Amino acid sequence: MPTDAGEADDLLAALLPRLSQISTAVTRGKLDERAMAAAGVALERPAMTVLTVLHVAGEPLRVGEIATRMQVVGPHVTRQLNALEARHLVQRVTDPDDSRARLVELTSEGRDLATRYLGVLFGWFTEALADWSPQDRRTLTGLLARFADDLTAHLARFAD
Amino acid sequence: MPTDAGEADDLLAALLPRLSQISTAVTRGKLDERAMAAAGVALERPAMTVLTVLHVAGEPLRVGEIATRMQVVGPHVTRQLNALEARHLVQRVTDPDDSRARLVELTSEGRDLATRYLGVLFGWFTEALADWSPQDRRTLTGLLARFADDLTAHLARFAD
DNA sequence: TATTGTTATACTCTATAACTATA
DNA sequence: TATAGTTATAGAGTATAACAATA
Repeated sequence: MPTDAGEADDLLAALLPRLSQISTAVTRGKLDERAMAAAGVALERPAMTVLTVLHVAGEPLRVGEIATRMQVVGPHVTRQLNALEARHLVQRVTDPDDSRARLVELTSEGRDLATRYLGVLFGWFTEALADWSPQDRRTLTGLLARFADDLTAHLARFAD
Repeated sequence: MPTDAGEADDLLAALLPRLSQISTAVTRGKLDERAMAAAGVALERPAMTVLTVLHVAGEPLRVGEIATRMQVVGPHVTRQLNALEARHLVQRVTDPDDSRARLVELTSEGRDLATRYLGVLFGWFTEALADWSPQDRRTLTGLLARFADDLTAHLARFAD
């Protein structure tokens, strides 16, 4: 009997709406906007993303590398950088190893801002998980990591 | 010592990138576009979403209800419906209970199309989880459901 | 000639404002 | 006068195309 397949389907049918729910809670709840407000930041969201990428990287990155990590296209990053540099949150310097390229680095002001923003976001997730046992937290993190990897690997066949 | 807090932070720090990874794999991998192509559908993505919402609902819905479920605003849905109705994928009929409102229902063609589309998407996720034990699937689904609910509840305080 | 980045432009998605019809 | 929906318009986000500079 196809019990296993049926059960797997049911579980999957339950899984997808949950992913959608999380995505909705974050995207439509405008978490990033609210976190920016809470951190006292007035910036467009993609610009904040650039700052976040640089902060997480912990080192200066090339324009193309930022675009890759943001999964967007070069010109989009350039536009954000123009705004960010005008506000002294990042700085573009020519890459000493290749003068075609530019290295983008956070200014101290940019770093502070990113730290505040991420701190707020982080705090909210921490609070949401406050009642969880360490064991459950570990299990969720582990399974979610595996799921993310399996999904990424499986969908990689679509790469052009 | 703050061992627990530190560990929780580490786990959280691991969790957020994973959510981001999944979101990226789906959004930027253009899963919906590819699923539409695979299902032989040529439709704008928001229009496909309308079809999906109606398919999942399993019954005709009012325009406002579709907007709520899509988490968008009324006029956006109207625009999609105009296109969908012109292609005979949905049909608008006046609500017999309130002639201000209209009930939107799938045509048989619209239903077939949504079925094909969802079947493709579903198949991809199923394949990605093919190697998982039923136990792990169950655990992930359960914890993810709890996480989604806790997050939603926690962020609900932002509701205006 | 290939690559890095920039400028200019266009397209997709979604929101706000103003309006119509019915309750 | 409140509500359901529509039309018209505007804005945010990202892409494509054409170009400049360096490798």
